[in-house]
Amino acid sequence: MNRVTIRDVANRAGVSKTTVSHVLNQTRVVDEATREKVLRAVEELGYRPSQVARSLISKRTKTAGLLISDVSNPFYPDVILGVEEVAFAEDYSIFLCNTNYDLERGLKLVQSLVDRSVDGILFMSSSMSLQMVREATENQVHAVVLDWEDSNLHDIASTITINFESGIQQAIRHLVEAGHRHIAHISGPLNLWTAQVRKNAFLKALELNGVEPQQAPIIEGDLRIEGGRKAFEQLNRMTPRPTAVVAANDLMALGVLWAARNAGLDLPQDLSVVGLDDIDLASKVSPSLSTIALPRREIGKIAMQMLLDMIREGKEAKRSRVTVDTTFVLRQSTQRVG
Amino acid sequence: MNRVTIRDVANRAGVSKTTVSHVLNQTRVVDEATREKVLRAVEELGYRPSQVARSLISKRTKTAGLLISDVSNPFYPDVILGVEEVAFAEDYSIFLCNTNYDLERGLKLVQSLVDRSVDGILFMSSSMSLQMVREATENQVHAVVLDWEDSNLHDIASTITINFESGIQQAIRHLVEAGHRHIAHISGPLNLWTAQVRKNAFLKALELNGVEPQQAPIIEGDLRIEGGRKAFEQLNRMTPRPTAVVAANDLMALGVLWAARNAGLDLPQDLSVVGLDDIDLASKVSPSLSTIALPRREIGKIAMQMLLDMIREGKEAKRSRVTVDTTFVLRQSTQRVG
DNA sequence: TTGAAAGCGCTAACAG
DNA sequence: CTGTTAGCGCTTTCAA
Repeated sequence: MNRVTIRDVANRAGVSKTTVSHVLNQTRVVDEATREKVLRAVEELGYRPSQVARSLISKRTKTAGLLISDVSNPFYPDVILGVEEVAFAEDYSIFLCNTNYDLERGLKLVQSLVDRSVDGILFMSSSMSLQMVREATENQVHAVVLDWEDSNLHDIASTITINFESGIQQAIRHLVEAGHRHIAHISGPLNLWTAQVRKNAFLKALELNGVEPQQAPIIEGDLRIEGGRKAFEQLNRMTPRPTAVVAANDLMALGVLWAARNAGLDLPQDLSVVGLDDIDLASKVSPSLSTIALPRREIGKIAMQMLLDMIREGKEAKRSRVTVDTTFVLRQSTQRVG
Repeated sequence: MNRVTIRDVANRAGVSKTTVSHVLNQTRVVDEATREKVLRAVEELGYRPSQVARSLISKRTKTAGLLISDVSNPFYPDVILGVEEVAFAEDYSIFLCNTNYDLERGLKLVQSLVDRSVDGILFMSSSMSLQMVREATENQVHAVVLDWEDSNLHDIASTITINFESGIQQAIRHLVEAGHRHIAHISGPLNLWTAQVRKNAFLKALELNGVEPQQAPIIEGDLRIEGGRKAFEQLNRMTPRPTAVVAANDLMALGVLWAARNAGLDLPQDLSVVGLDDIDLASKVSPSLSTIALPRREIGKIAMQMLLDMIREGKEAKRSRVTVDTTFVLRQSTQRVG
């Protein structure tokens, strides 16, 4: 009733462990007759090679860690599916880890991944530190980092940069062409790198479209629906009230949408709302949400692919950089001003 | 630049590997002076014991698989967080696997988990087969199964049963007391066990509350928003149109809600809607969604705890059964008839 | 075309 | 209180 080992197979087939190993890995020519004996024994005993034993020798575990902020953030599921799609095809398994936006917890998670000798880690949490990445790379664990920068990062990790400027500029241009001049931004927590990036892209886009950035209200939100609601309260007290708002993610945009409707506003006439992420829900609510889309599933696939590339190249793998663009998606929550 | 092993530490500290091992695992008394020498060497070299090597001996990997249908189904994220919460506390790492509702893929995923010698697997995909569970348990991998039954299951796995009857009966009683007599059900795909269970609980609840179950319209949906929309189309063509509908999950309930509003119905006056799951969104939309809540995070915690218990007990672990109740949550999407 | 033996990094008898 | 030795289950020289 104990685990069937390569030894059992060898005995049953009347050959050496070496031969069994070679048959299974097709790593040298074996007489057809013995080959079949071995395969039969494998079949009869239901033998499954131990990946653990294999890993001890090969220094590869065919596992990777995926570090995210929080699965319940709807940004992540599609990314995860993308990662899994390519991982599955290469027989890689994925350890999912939620940092809960906690740097210290993130570091612990990375350490436990390193201890388990994962072949690589995908850093996709928005709470990041260079220390976390170092913890991995200094222990021969490859790293791919999404949407975070540090001057010392590129020496040790591959990176995926999200070009928020493209989509945000399209959105702002659209709004400005529709007559909007009072455009507000609801940002994420400004201690997060990605929140800063989005805010700056917003301000730059205003400038490029001839709107004074200094005038633009910036409200800090929590990236959740509730944050959008609260932000609307503030917007609603402003005089004049902005005619359009670009939120740092879709959840907050929906919060604004719903709070505005509850406050008796007529949408989108009284307020144009733009989200960011293009979560599933964005197209399903009514009015449907205009938003800045990022190719989440694609990001997951690219990230895992980059990681596999690094793993294949081994120790001296070169770090690569990829940028993915964002795109404005016009739906019903935006309209010509007035 | 190679991996630091226990050997390096032993050399540096001028002791044997055994002593290093014992110091690190606190598995026998060691002279304070040598202990410190060892710890200093560990520190200086940045030594991290290889879990892989450990696992080869201990037959434990401190890893578990979590098999779900699809992360983008909002039922799962909270469950995952629950699982991770207790896993993290015990230094377990979780392999996340999406079956995509595909039995064959599910089986492959289980096999790869078994090959990686996970200590256990949490079966939470709604597409299940006994074969999948057997694949695990026959290879000494413990199994906990959520919301699925099979006559041969209890001999090999622990189970968590969701008592849908409690919550659904509360919901139906509420509707009936509010005067509803034409109550429809939008089920999930009826090839799924859990869809059958919910449907049967619905019919039984009608009966218990004096409503003829044969009359009740049952529409099969896809568990997604779109399925709710389509179901509403059908409901809307019925004469008389049902005054209330209980959906098998919140997404479809929201689909009904939004489709009904788009069709010009006044909600909840013209149609009462009840969901199931109590996803985050349910309380955030307006009208907010009355729903049948299940303690998702708790389910995740319980499941992982059950698994850990089995792992601790080892080979002859007894299988346990747990049932969790559901509860009706009254919000704004239901109202007295007429 | 095949096997014996060494060893991956660690733990655990068994001795001293 | 500490070290020697024999493995865990596999791969891989090296030799036949």
